[in-house]
Amino acid sequence: MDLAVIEKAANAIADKHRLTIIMEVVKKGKLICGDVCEFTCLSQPTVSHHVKILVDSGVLNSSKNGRIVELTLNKEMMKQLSMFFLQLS
Amino acid sequence: MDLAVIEKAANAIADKHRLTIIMEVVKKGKLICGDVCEFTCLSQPTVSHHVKILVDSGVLNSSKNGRIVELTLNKEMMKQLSMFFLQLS
DNA sequence: TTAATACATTGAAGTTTTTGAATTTATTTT
DNA sequence: AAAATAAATTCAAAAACTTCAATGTATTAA
Repeated sequence: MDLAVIEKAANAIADKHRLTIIMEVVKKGKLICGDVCEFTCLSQPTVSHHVKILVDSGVLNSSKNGRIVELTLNKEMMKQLSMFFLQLS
Repeated sequence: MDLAVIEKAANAIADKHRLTIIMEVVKKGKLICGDVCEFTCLSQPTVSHHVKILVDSGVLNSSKNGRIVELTLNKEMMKQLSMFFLQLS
């Protein structure tokens, strides 16, 4: 269990807006970047910034279809996080 | 599952030094505040600041014996975190 | 009761993060 | 090819975080 991975994932999760994005991805199954602007009331560059952090940390997966970026949850990372905290409990 | 709790705990964990403190508590079972200065190479006020974040977030428990503060892991919080990520995976 | 010890608080400097306007890049539509 | 669309990048301002010296508080030891 790499602590740097945990730290980076925790950092990605440790933000109100990013947690909102995560939960919306969970709720909808997948999400288009542009939709995030609406339900977060954040500008497009700000959303792009937060999405980058979420994807770089491995919390979300992204795939580009033409000019549209689709976001999904990285369940493998969720499993890793769950296991990490389970070991500590 | 309160998202504010998750956010605060994630924030506490999302720091190199604080993660080091957590892992040392896990390793030793319990830890005295003063010891943290040594293995983190941080000043006493800085350690006090980080410990406060860890305790306020519910990641660590603290109990005062005289003038010594003892830190232990809040396993209940670890369980909550584990469950949260398990639900998402 | 004076000195020493363990930790908390204050305040200030430096660093990082968040934010969005303006712009750029890439792709699709007309 | 020109216009429109989706997202990334750049840049600068504001907010938040980290850090520690100095100081304060509470407790124990001498």
